[in-house]
Amino acid sequence: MIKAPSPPELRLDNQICFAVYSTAHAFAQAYRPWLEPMGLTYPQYLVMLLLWERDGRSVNELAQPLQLDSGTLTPLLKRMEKAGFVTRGRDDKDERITRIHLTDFGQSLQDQARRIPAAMLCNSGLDLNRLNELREQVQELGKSLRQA
Amino acid sequence: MIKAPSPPELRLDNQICFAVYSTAHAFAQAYRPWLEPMGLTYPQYLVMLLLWERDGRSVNELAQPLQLDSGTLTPLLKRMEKAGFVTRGRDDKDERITRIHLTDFGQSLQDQARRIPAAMLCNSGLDLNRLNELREQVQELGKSLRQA
DNA sequence: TGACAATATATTGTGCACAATTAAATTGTG
DNA sequence: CACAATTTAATTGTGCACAATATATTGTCA
Repeated sequence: MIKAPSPPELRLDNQICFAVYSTAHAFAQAYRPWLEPMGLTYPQYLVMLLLWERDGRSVNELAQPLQLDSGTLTPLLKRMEKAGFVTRGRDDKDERITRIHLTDFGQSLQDQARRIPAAMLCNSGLDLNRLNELREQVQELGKSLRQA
Repeated sequence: MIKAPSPPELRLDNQICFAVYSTAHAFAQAYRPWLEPMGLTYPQYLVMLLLWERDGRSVNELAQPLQLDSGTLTPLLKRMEKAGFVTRGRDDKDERITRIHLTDFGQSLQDQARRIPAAMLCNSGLDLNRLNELREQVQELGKSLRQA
Protein backbone atom coordinates (compact mmCIF):
# COMPACT_ATOMS: atom_id res chain seq x y z
CA MET A 1 0.00 0.00 0.00
CA ILE A 2 1.42 3.27 -1.22
CA LYS A 3 1.20 6.34 0.99
CA ALA A 4 0.69 9.72 -0.69
CA PRO A 5 3.46 12.24 0.03
CA SER A 6 2.67 14.86 2.65
CA PRO A 7 1.30 18.02 1.02
CA PRO A 8 3.71 21.00 1.11
CA GLU A 9 1.34 23.20 3.09
CA LEU A 10 1.61 20.68 5.96
CA ARG A 11 5.41 20.62 6.01
CA LEU A 12 6.76 21.88 9.33
CA ASP A 13 9.20 24.27 7.65
CA ASN A 14 6.37 26.00 5.80
CA GLN A 15 4.39 26.78 8.93
CA ILE A 16 4.68 30.36 10.15
CA CYS A 17 3.15 29.20 13.44
CA PHE A 18 6.17 27.00 13.98
CA ALA A 19 8.61 29.73 12.97
CA VAL A 20 7.05 31.95 15.64
CA TYR A 21 6.85 29.15 18.22
CA SER A 22 10.46 28.18 17.70
CA THR A 23 11.76 31.76 17.67
CA ALA A 24 9.91 32.49 20.90
CA HIS A 25 11.85 29.66 22.54
CA ALA A 26 15.08 30.90 20.99
CA PHE A 27 14.44 34.32 22.55
CA ALA A 28 13.91 32.81 25.99
CA GLN A 29 17.23 31.02 25.63
CA ALA A 30 18.97 34.15 24.39
CA TYR A 31 17.76 36.13 27.40
CA ARG A 32 18.85 33.48 29.86
CA PRO A 33 22.49 34.60 30.24
CA TRP A 34 21.30 38.08 31.21
CA LEU A 35 18.34 37.09 33.34
CA GLU A 36 19.75 34.16 35.27
CA PRO A 37 22.38 36.29 37.06
CA MET A 38 19.51 38.53 38.23
CA GLY A 39 17.49 35.50 39.35
CA LEU A 40 14.68 36.22 36.88
CA THR A 41 12.96 33.90 34.43
CA TYR A 42 11.85 35.29 31.09
CA PRO A 43 8.13 35.63 31.98
CA GLN A 44 9.13 37.22 35.28
CA TYR A 45 11.24 39.71 33.32
CA LEU A 46 8.16 40.68 31.31
CA VAL A 47 6.36 41.42 34.59
CA MET A 48 9.31 43.54 35.72
CA LEU A 49 9.17 45.56 32.48
CA LEU A 50 5.56 46.47 33.27
CA LEU A 51 6.28 47.31 36.90
CA TRP A 52 9.28 49.47 35.98
CA GLU A 53 6.93 51.38 33.67
CA ARG A 54 4.30 51.74 36.37
CA ASP A 55 4.48 50.28 39.85
CA GLY A 56 1.58 49.09 42.01
CA ARG A 57 -0.38 47.40 39.25
CA SER A 58 -3.19 44.98 39.97
CA VAL A 59 -3.00 41.39 38.77
CA ASN A 60 -5.38 42.34 35.97
CA GLU A 61 -3.23 45.29 34.95
CA LEU A 62 -0.41 42.81 34.45
CA ALA A 63 -2.57 40.10 32.92
CA GLN A 64 -4.09 42.26 30.21
CA PRO A 65 -0.93 43.53 28.47
CA LEU A 66 0.76 40.15 28.88
CA GLN A 67 -2.31 38.24 27.68
CA LEU A 68 -2.03 35.89 30.64
CA ASP A 69 -4.59 34.90 33.25
CA SER A 70 -4.51 34.65 37.02
CA GLY A 71 -3.86 30.92 36.81
CA THR A 72 -0.46 31.74 35.35
CA LEU A 73 0.24 35.01 37.14
CA THR A 74 -0.75 34.21 40.70
CA PRO A 75 1.85 31.48 41.24
CA LEU A 76 4.43 33.40 39.19
CA LEU A 77 3.95 36.49 41.37
CA LYS A 78 4.17 34.38 44.50
CA ARG A 79 7.55 33.10 43.34
CA MET A 80 8.65 36.66 42.60
CA GLU A 81 7.52 37.70 46.07
CA LYS A 82 9.42 34.83 47.65
CA ALA A 83 12.53 35.85 45.66
CA GLY A 84 12.24 39.43 46.94
CA PHE A 85 11.42 41.25 43.68
CA VAL A 86 7.90 42.37 44.60
CA THR A 87 5.35 42.56 47.39
CA ARG A 88 1.74 41.40 47.07
CA GLY A 89 -1.04 43.05 49.03
CA ARG A 90 -4.73 43.84 48.80
CA ASP A 91 -5.90 47.27 47.66
CA ASP A 92 -7.04 49.52 50.54
CA LYS A 93 -10.26 50.62 48.86
CA ASP A 94 -11.20 47.37 47.12
CA GLU A 95 -10.21 44.18 48.82
CA ARG A 96 -10.79 42.12 45.66
CA ILE A 97 -7.73 43.67 44.05
CA THR A 98 -4.21 42.38 44.69
CA ARG A 99 -1.62 45.10 44.09
CA ILE A 100 1.94 44.28 43.10
CA HIS A 101 4.70 46.64 44.22
CA LEU A 102 8.40 46.53 43.43
CA THR A 103 10.76 46.15 46.34
CA ASP A 104 13.83 48.39 46.44
CA PHE A 105 15.77 45.40 45.19
CA GLY A 106 13.33 44.87 42.35
CA GLN A 107 13.50 48.54 41.39
CA SER A 108 17.29 48.49 41.51
CA LEU A 109 17.50 45.74 38.88
CA GLN A 110 16.36 48.17 36.20
CA ASP A 111 19.91 49.49 35.91
CA GLN A 112 21.21 46.06 34.93
CA ALA A 113 18.27 45.49 32.62
CA ARG A 114 19.01 48.63 30.61
CA ARG A 115 21.97 46.89 29.01
CA ILE A 116 19.89 43.99 27.68
CA PRO A 117 18.11 45.56 24.66
CA ALA A 118 21.35 46.54 22.93
CA ALA A 119 22.73 43.06 23.47
CA MET A 120 19.61 41.44 22.03
CA LEU A 121 19.68 43.79 19.05
CA CYS A 122 23.16 42.49 18.37
CA ASN A 123 22.06 38.87 18.76
CA SER A 124 19.22 39.41 16.30
CA GLY A 125 21.57 40.08 13.40
CA LEU A 126 19.32 42.94 12.23
CA ASP A 127 19.52 46.70 12.49
CA LEU A 128 17.11 48.61 14.68
CA ASN A 129 14.88 49.76 11.84
CA ARG A 130 14.39 46.32 10.33
CA LEU A 131 13.81 44.85 13.78
CA ASN A 132 11.14 47.46 14.52
CA GLU A 133 9.43 46.79 11.20
CA LEU A 134 9.47 43.08 11.90
CA ARG A 135 8.13 43.66 15.40
CA GLU A 136 5.20 45.66 14.07
CA GLN A 137 4.35 42.97 11.53
CA VAL A 138 4.47 40.26 14.20
CA GLN A 139 2.34 42.39 16.52
CA GLU A 140 -0.22 42.84 13.76
CA LEU A 141 -0.26 39.13 13.07
CA GLY A 142 -0.89 38.39 16.74
CA LYS A 143 -3.68 40.93 16.78
CA SER A 144 -5.35 39.39 13.73
CA LEU A 145 -5.15 35.91 15.22
CA ARG A 146 -6.69 37.00 18.50
CA GLN A 147 -9.69 38.66 16.92
CA ALA A 148 -10.25 35.93 14.33
CA MET B 1 12.07 60.69 46.07
CA ILE B 2 11.48 61.00 42.33
CA LYS B 3 11.69 57.94 40.18
CA ALA B 4 13.09 58.34 36.65
CA PRO B 5 10.67 57.28 33.88
CA SER B 6 11.28 53.87 32.39
CA PRO B 7 13.46 54.15 29.26
CA PRO B 8 11.59 53.48 25.99
CA GLU B 9 13.80 50.54 25.02
CA LEU B 10 12.52 48.71 28.12
CA ARG B 11 8.83 49.29 27.36
CA LEU B 12 7.01 46.01 26.83
CA ASP B 13 5.41 47.18 23.60
CA ASN B 14 8.81 47.89 22.08
CA GLN B 15 10.15 44.40 22.71
CA ILE B 16 10.18 42.16 19.66
CA CYS B 17 10.76 39.23 21.99
CA PHE B 18 7.37 39.91 23.54
CA ALA B 19 5.68 40.35 20.17
CA VAL B 20 6.96 36.91 19.21
CA TYR B 21 6.13 35.36 22.60
CA SER B 22 2.63 36.74 22.57
CA THR B 23 1.94 35.83 18.93
CA ALA B 24 3.14 32.28 19.59
CA HIS B 25 0.45 31.97 22.26
CA ALA B 26 -2.12 33.53 19.94
CA PHE B 27 -1.29 30.87 17.36
CA ALA B 28 -1.78 28.07 19.86
CA GLN B 29 -5.19 29.52 20.70
CA ALA B 30 -6.09 29.94 17.04
CA TYR B 31 -5.28 26.29 16.33
CA ARG B 32 -7.28 25.02 19.27
CA PRO B 33 -10.70 24.90 17.53
CA TRP B 34 -9.21 22.66 14.83
CA LEU B 35 -6.97 20.52 17.02
CA GLU B 36 -9.22 19.92 20.00
CA PRO B 37 -11.81 17.96 17.96
CA MET B 38 -8.95 15.71 16.83
CA GLY B 39 -7.72 15.31 20.42
CA LEU B 40 -4.36 16.94 19.65
CA THR B 41 -2.55 19.69 21.49
CA TYR B 42 -0.52 22.18 19.47
CA PRO B 43 2.92 20.64 20.23
CA GLN B 44 1.48 17.21 19.47
CA TYR B 45 0.27 18.56 16.12
CA LEU B 46 3.84 19.63 15.32
CA VAL B 47 4.97 16.05 15.96
CA MET B 48 2.22 14.78 13.67
CA LEU B 49 3.38 17.12 10.88
CA LEU B 50 6.82 15.51 11.06
CA LEU B 51 5.46 11.97 11.16
CA TRP B 52 3.13 12.61 8.23
CA GLU B 53 6.18 13.76 6.30
CA ARG B 54 8.18 10.73 7.31
CA ASP B 55 7.04 7.97 9.65
CA GLY B 56 9.14 5.87 11.98
CA ARG B 57 11.37 8.68 13.20
CA SER B 58 13.54 8.34 16.27
CA VAL B 59 13.04 10.66 19.23
CA ASN B 60 16.10 12.58 18.06
CA GLU B 61 14.72 12.92 14.54
CA LEU B 62 11.73 14.64 16.10
CA ALA B 63 13.73 16.59 18.65
CA GLN B 64 16.12 18.19 16.18
CA PRO B 65 13.66 19.91 13.83
CA LEU B 66 11.42 20.88 16.73
CA GLN B 67 14.32 22.13 18.83
CA LEU B 68 13.05 20.18 21.80
CA ASP B 69 14.77 17.67 24.06
CA SER B 70 13.84 14.24 25.35
CA GLY B 71 12.67 15.76 28.62
CA THR B 72 9.85 17.38 26.69
CA LEU B 73 9.29 14.78 24.00
CA THR B 74 9.32 11.55 26.00
CA PRO B 75 6.27 12.37 28.13
CA LEU B 76 4.55 14.06 25.18
CA LEU B 77 5.02 10.95 23.02
CA LYS B 78 3.78 8.74 25.84
CA ARG B 79 0.60 10.81 25.98
CA MET B 80 0.28 10.51 22.19
CA GLU B 81 0.75 6.76 22.48
CA LYS B 82 -1.88 6.53 25.19
CA ALA B 83 -4.27 8.54 23.00
CA GLY B 84 -3.70 6.13 20.11
CA PHE B 85 -1.92 8.45 17.64
CA VAL B 86 1.44 6.66 17.63
CA THR B 87 3.30 3.59 18.81
CA ARG B 88 6.67 3.68 20.59
CA GLY B 89 9.16 0.86 20.23
CA ARG B 90 12.89 0.22 20.25
CA ASP B 91 14.81 -0.02 16.99
CA ASP B 92 15.62 -3.62 15.97
CA LYS B 93 19.26 -2.92 15.20
CA ASP B 94 20.03 -0.39 17.95
CA GLU B 95 18.16 -0.79 21.20
CA ARG B 96 19.09 2.73 22.31
CA ILE B 97 16.77 4.24 19.72
CA THR B 98 13.05 4.64 20.30
CA ARG B 99 11.13 4.72 17.02
CA ILE B 100 7.79 6.48 16.72
CA HIS B 101 5.27 5.12 14.23
CA LEU B 102 1.87 6.48 13.29
CA THR B 103 -1.11 4.25 13.98
CA ASP B 104 -3.72 3.94 11.25
CA PHE B 105 -5.80 6.37 13.26
CA GLY B 106 -2.89 8.83 13.47
CA GLN B 107 -2.28 8.53 9.73
CA SER B 108 -5.94 9.05 8.99
CA LEU B 109 -6.03 12.42 10.74
CA GLN B 110 -3.95 13.95 7.97
CA ASP B 111 -7.09 14.36 5.87
CA GLN B 112 -8.68 16.58 8.50
CA ALA B 113 -5.43 18.46 9.01
CA ARG B 114 -5.21 19.42 5.34
CA ARG B 115 -7.97 21.95 5.84
CA ILE B 116 -6.15 23.80 8.61
CA PRO B 117 -3.51 25.82 6.69
CA ALA B 118 -6.11 27.63 4.57
CA ALA B 119 -8.10 28.48 7.68
CA MET B 120 -5.04 29.86 9.44
CA LEU B 121 -4.08 31.87 6.39
CA CYS B 122 -7.50 33.48 6.63
CA ASN B 123 -7.10 34.13 10.36
CA SER B 124 -3.74 35.80 9.78
CA GLY B 125 -5.25 38.66 7.81
CA LEU B 126 -2.39 38.47 5.29
CA ASP B 127 -2.04 37.05 1.81
CA LEU B 128 0.11 33.99 1.21
CA ASN B 129 3.06 35.93 -0.21
CA ARG B 130 3.31 38.35 2.68
CA LEU B 131 2.89 35.53 5.17
CA ASN B 132 5.71 33.58 3.52
CA GLU B 133 7.97 36.61 3.58
CA LEU B 134 7.20 37.16 7.23
CA ARG B 135 7.82 33.49 7.98
CA GLU B 136 11.25 33.63 6.39
CA GLN B 137 12.19 36.72 8.35
CA VAL B 138 11.06 35.14 11.62
CA GLN B 139 12.94 31.94 10.77
CA GLU B 140 16.09 33.98 10.10
CA LEU B 141 15.69 35.80 13.39
CA GLY B 142 15.38 32.52 15.27
CA LYS B 143 18.47 31.20 13.52
CA SER B 144 20.48 34.30 14.45
CA LEU B 145 19.42 34.07 18.08
CA ARG B 146 20.34 30.41 18.35
CA GLN B 147 23.85 30.88 16.98
CA ALA B 148 24.52 34.10 18.90
C1' DT C 1 38.53 -8.89 25.29
C1' DG C 2 37.65 -5.59 28.61
C1' DA C 3 37.68 -0.91 30.19
C1' DC C 4 35.76 3.24 28.67
C1' DA C 5 34.02 6.98 25.92
C1' DA C 6 30.09 8.16 23.09
C1' DT C 7 25.27 7.90 22.01
C1' DA C 8 20.16 7.78 22.81
C1' DT C 9 16.57 8.03 25.69
C1' DA C 10 14.37 8.45 30.14
C1' DT C 11 13.81 10.59 34.75
C1' DT C 12 13.52 14.35 38.20
C1' DG C 13 12.52 18.84 39.63
C1' DT C 14 11.11 23.58 38.69
C1' DG C 15 8.47 26.87 36.30
C1' DC C 16 5.20 28.43 32.87
C1' DA C 17 0.34 28.27 30.38
C1' DC C 18 -4.46 27.72 30.31
C1' DA C 19 -9.32 25.75 31.00
C1' DA C 20 -12.56 25.26 34.48
C1' DT C 21 -14.01 26.10 38.90
C1' DT C 22 -14.33 28.40 43.35
C1' DA C 23 -14.51 32.15 46.60
C1' DA C 24 -14.75 36.65 48.21
C1' DA C 25 -15.73 41.51 47.73
C1' DT C 26 -18.25 45.02 45.46
C1' DT C 27 -21.91 47.06 42.68
C1' DG C 28 -26.42 47.63 40.95
C1' DT C 29 -31.41 47.29 41.48
C1' DG C 30 -35.87 46.98 43.22
C1' DC D 1 -31.83 47.38 52.81
C1' DA D 2 -31.79 42.68 50.51
C1' DC D 3 -29.81 40.18 47.17
C1' DA D 4 -28.62 38.93 42.52
C1' DA D 5 -25.08 40.07 39.18
C1' DT D 6 -20.47 41.38 38.41
C1' DT D 7 -15.71 41.79 39.26
C1' DT D 8 -11.20 40.13 40.87
C1' DA D 9 -8.09 36.60 42.34
C1' DA D 10 -7.00 32.18 43.70
C1' DT D 11 -7.28 27.17 43.10
C1' DT D 12 -7.18 22.66 40.63
C1' DG D 13 -5.75 19.72 37.09
C1' DT D 14 -3.37 18.80 32.71
C1' DG D 15 0.25 19.52 29.57
C1' DC D 16 4.44 21.72 27.84
C1' DA D 17 9.64 23.27 28.36
C1' DC D 18 14.14 22.71 29.97
C1' DA D 19 18.32 21.96 33.09
C1' DA D 20 20.53 18.35 35.31
C1' DT D 21 21.09 13.78 36.01
C1' DA D 22 20.64 8.77 35.35
C1' DT D 23 20.51 4.48 32.65
C1' DA D 24 21.33 1.49 29.08
C1' DT D 25 23.32 0.31 24.68
C1' DT D 26 26.88 0.67 21.26
C1' DG D 27 31.45 1.64 19.44
C1' DT D 28 36.50 1.72 20.09
C1' DC D 29 40.96 0.79 21.05
C1' DA D 30 44.63 -0.66 23.82
